[in-house]
Amino acid sequence: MRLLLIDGNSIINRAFYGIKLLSTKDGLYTNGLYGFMLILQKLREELSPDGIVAAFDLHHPTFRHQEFAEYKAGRKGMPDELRQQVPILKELLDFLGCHVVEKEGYEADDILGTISAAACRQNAECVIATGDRDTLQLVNPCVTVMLAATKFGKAETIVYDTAAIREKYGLSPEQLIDLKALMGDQSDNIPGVPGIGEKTALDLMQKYGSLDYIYENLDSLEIRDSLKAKLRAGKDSAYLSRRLGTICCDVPIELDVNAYLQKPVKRAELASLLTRLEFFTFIEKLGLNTVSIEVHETPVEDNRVVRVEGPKALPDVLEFVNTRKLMDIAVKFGYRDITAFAISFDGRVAVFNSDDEGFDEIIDLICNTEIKKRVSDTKLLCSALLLKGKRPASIVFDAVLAGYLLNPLASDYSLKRLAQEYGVGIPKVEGEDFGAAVLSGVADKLERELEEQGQAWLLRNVEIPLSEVLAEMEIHGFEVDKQGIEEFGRILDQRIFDIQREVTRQVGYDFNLNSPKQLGKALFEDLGLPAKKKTKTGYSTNAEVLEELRDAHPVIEMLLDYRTLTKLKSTYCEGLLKVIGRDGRIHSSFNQTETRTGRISSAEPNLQNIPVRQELGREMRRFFRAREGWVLCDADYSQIELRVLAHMSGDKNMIDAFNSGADIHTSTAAQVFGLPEDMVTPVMRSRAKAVNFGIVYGIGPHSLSQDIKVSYREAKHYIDSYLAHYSGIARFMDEMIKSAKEKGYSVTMFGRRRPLPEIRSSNGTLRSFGERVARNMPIQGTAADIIKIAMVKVHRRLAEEGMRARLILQIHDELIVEAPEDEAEKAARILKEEMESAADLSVKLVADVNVGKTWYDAKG
DNA sequence: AATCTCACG
DNA sequence: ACGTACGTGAGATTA
Repeated sequence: MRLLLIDGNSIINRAFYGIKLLSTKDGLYTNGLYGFMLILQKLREELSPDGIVAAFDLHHPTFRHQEFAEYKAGRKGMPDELRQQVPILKELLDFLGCHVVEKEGYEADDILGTISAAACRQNAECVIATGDRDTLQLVNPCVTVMLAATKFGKAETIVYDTAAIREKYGLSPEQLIDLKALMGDQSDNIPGVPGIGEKTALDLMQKYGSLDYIYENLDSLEIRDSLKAKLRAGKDSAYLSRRLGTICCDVPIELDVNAYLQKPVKRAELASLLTRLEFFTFIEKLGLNTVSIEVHETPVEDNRVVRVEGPKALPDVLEFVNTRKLMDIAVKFGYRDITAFAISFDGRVAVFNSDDEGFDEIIDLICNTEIKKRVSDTKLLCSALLLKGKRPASIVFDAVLAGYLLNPLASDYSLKRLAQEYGVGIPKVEGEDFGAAVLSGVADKLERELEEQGQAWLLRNVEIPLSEVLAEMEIHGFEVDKQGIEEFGRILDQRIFDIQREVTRQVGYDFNLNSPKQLGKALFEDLGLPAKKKTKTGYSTNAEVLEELRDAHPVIEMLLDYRTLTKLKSTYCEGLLKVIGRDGRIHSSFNQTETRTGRISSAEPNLQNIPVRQELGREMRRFFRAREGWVLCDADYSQIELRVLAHMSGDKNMIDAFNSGADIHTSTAAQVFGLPEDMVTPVMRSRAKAVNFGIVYGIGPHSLSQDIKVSYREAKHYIDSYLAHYSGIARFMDEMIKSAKEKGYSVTMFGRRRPLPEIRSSNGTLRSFGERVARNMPIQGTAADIIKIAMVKVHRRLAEEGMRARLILQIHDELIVEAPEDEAEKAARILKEEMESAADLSVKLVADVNVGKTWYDAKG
């Protein structure tokens, strides 16, 4: 028989600090609980105990021992974010069939000590899980301790039995009590003997064996007189420390081990709690998916879905669809093809495989009727249909996009997950296809939520139509000059090789320049250069650090060049060459549910970070070109984020600045420095520009001073003076923080939300991060909304005008259209018109368009 | 898998 | 005393 004893306070503490702050939709923190569950799962698998006991500290307001009260007072209380998780943990453990034991006036380890001692007497084996080293004193032949430790920032468990303790300390477990009585413990406020540290204490214990022996024979011990004097003076403190450090093993609690055997799991309660905590992976791991969850839309009994097959299927579907004008469609995909549709209607599901009768009729319904369709991944559906030369019509709901709008912080928008998260009953389906059956429930629920949150418009008019645009962009791709890239790579290679050789010569030995570790050693140890900054694993060698060392040694300049060249070579030459399709074009994936602000992202490859800022890198853009006989039209918004800021804040000064048509950074410089615009110098303009950018990011004086390399004081002065002149912006920023704090989320002009649990944190660093995000998200997010709207408008116009020109890329504030030469002028005009009219702001939206054969040429 | 570095808006 | 700008994706090294 084996019991697992857990120090609940200690383990949830470890879990809390080891896992980044998590919270549920309604702001309940869960990271400690989550970590605890992970640890518990692991322990269970490793040990398969017959029973689990979790002990918790419980102090009575009046302590029995005065000394105990004093000692307790020195400890820091737990933060609120953790405190609120403890009662839930106890509930959770109870549902899991574990025993929660606590006793007034005792700490968790007293309970563990008492139970483990009792268990030993009854010949049961105990494993104690804790993060507290003190517990090691409880080890004996039938008790082992699994100590959760952090080594180099990583979680680690060390198993201690008697032999392991002997090996580490050269002492028996009981002797550890005396050891601590001598050396004390800062964190526990145990004084020990003043002047005696770990080294001396260990030495004394190994030589003499016990505190009693030391004090009984103090005069005859062979130690220095000064040490004897310290011991003599600290005698009372030592014995007090021993009392404090001894775990109590006679707490008045249940002592029969059989009482601690595993209880039955309370499945329903457990499932409901785990749902509330949004711990969906655990629900699955514990096999709880099948039980009814409290928040059912419909009772489980009514949740059976009948599968319709055979010749009746199509007529049944048609009848429903034509009367209700609504069609819920789940799509099954093969490699890039649709292999089946499942239509949910009236509590029934009909499945049409690609070779079934009715499959083509379904496609016809999807593409050629006004029937409203609710689906789950519009972009994927569009891609598959576009390859057949078709496109869907009248999609009114998309579960993935709805899930993203409701919570852009999530990472999984599968139907299964959405059903769990939003408490939609999971229907029982006879066949394998449950997608369609869940879709109807999820759609009903999420449509309502979006409506309540004012995000329905975004879904219908922005995200869903955008999905189709993105699908087309992915299929269309961007032609590249393969030979050109290869040749460029060879030139880079030559230069990289030369630098490598020269650096080896200068440093005196060969090493891997790509390894920050080896480079750090070479620069800061072997060359003796001053190390400015450190990362958590060693010296920092980033460009900022190297830049400061530029004059200190000739290799620095070479290293900076090396970094630039290898980045171009590996990420851009090799990386891009790898993904050129058989059609000579690069087909990036545009992710619509990735970012927390509403931007889209580009991956495999990322075409949103092709070099432009430095000339050599910019050359890469010559390899991105229009196909034969076509050109690229590149349009980018001028200062869209600052214009959005001007509009949203309503700041009169900034609105006037934009409407006067002046250069905004010059105008800002004039405001901040109190000069007429024609007296603003280039340095002043560039500083004003940095402040303008910084304001959008929720800047502080420290980071601004780093960025533009001025003193902290000066940076602070710039910001203060900026906010004084643009007082509307100052008010706006305060309002954004206040509102995010109240509501728990930030919101854009168009209603897009980002939950911000951080902003209510008691952790200062985390909270200020939340505040910066609260200032930034409404601006970045609104700009993202606007360009998405523009994309839909541009796409629509090009189609309406019957043009062959197509959007092929978006880079946050920039759109690229590939157009036949004879359409170029018109495409450029459409781009400008649609982008500038995408939103109605109190400042003009301006888009600058350029046309060229390559991206390099088309980028003004 | 995590870390460091660096490309973009 | 610490850490200090928002949002991404990718490659190389290291553990």
